[in-house]
Amino acid sequence: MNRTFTIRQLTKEFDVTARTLRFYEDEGLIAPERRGQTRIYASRDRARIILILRGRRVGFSLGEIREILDLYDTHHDGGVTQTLHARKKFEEQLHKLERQKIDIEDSLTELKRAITTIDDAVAKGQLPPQAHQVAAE
Amino acid sequence: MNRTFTIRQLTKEFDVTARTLRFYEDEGLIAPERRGQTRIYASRDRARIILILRGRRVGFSLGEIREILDLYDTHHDGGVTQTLHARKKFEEQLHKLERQKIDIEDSLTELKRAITTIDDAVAKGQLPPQAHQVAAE
DNA sequence: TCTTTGCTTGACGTTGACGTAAACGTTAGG
DNA sequence: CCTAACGTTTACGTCAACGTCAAGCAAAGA
Repeated sequence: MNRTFTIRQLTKEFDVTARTLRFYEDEGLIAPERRGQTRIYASRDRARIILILRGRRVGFSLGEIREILDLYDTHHDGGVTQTLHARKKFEEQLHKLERQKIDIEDSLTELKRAITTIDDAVAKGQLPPQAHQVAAE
Repeated sequence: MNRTFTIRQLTKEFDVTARTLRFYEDEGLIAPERRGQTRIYASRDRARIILILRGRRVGFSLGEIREILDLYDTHHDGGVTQTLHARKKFEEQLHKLERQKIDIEDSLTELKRAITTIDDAVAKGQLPPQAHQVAAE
């Protein structure tokens, strides 16, 4: 199908501003074609945007994300050395994410503990009565 | 045991700078006692630092972290309304982290796929010969 | 006493990731 | 033909989360 997209479509789909997409272009993360002046995004660009945004959500900097995207680009046409270097980098990211996953799981159990603690207190009515409205209303 | 700690000990234990701990204090995230001028951290402060640093690693802003810490503080002595508000906030954080966990898991499978792709290519020798050194060295 | 070492408080600098505003071209509808 | 609505570039602004001095106190050892 290899569709194309306008900047407007992508901003709506991913809930980012046009400024953000242009900024990513300036930073070399995407490289949409041009019809005259206006940007025209291909499926490839869209796929990269998905990776970028997810990368951000999991805490990668744009610099790290660019590195990853470059790796995807170059480990196909690169020589053995390039490719093995890419492999190493991928594994580094992998370990970083695995550590992060543990942090998240720890946080999740702690939050759940806090919530059940609250629920127990509420159930047993172990809470001071709520302060009333201050005065004249 | 309710130990106490110096700023130096904590910087070493958690690999942060003293500047960072003082900054967190300025932001109201911790409130160590003073012996004269110098800060003297209690176990409570240390526990909060652990939460702060983990919060950072999973992508919370200091503002969000302060909110969470406040919730831990106030859902004990607060009235019913306060406490239920805290519960709601905790659940929000919970959902945010669960979404993030999914992002991380997606990223992990993608990274693993990339790595096995590389390994397959290497195993089958489907790689162009490595470019040689440029010229005079 | 002198010096070193550690702690302190400002105050300004920095970096990343955009926001915002100005000033202008382009295309579709009324 | 006019005007909206959308697009563009360029440039400066901003906010968070610290880093980096500068300048000083305070206890401890030589």
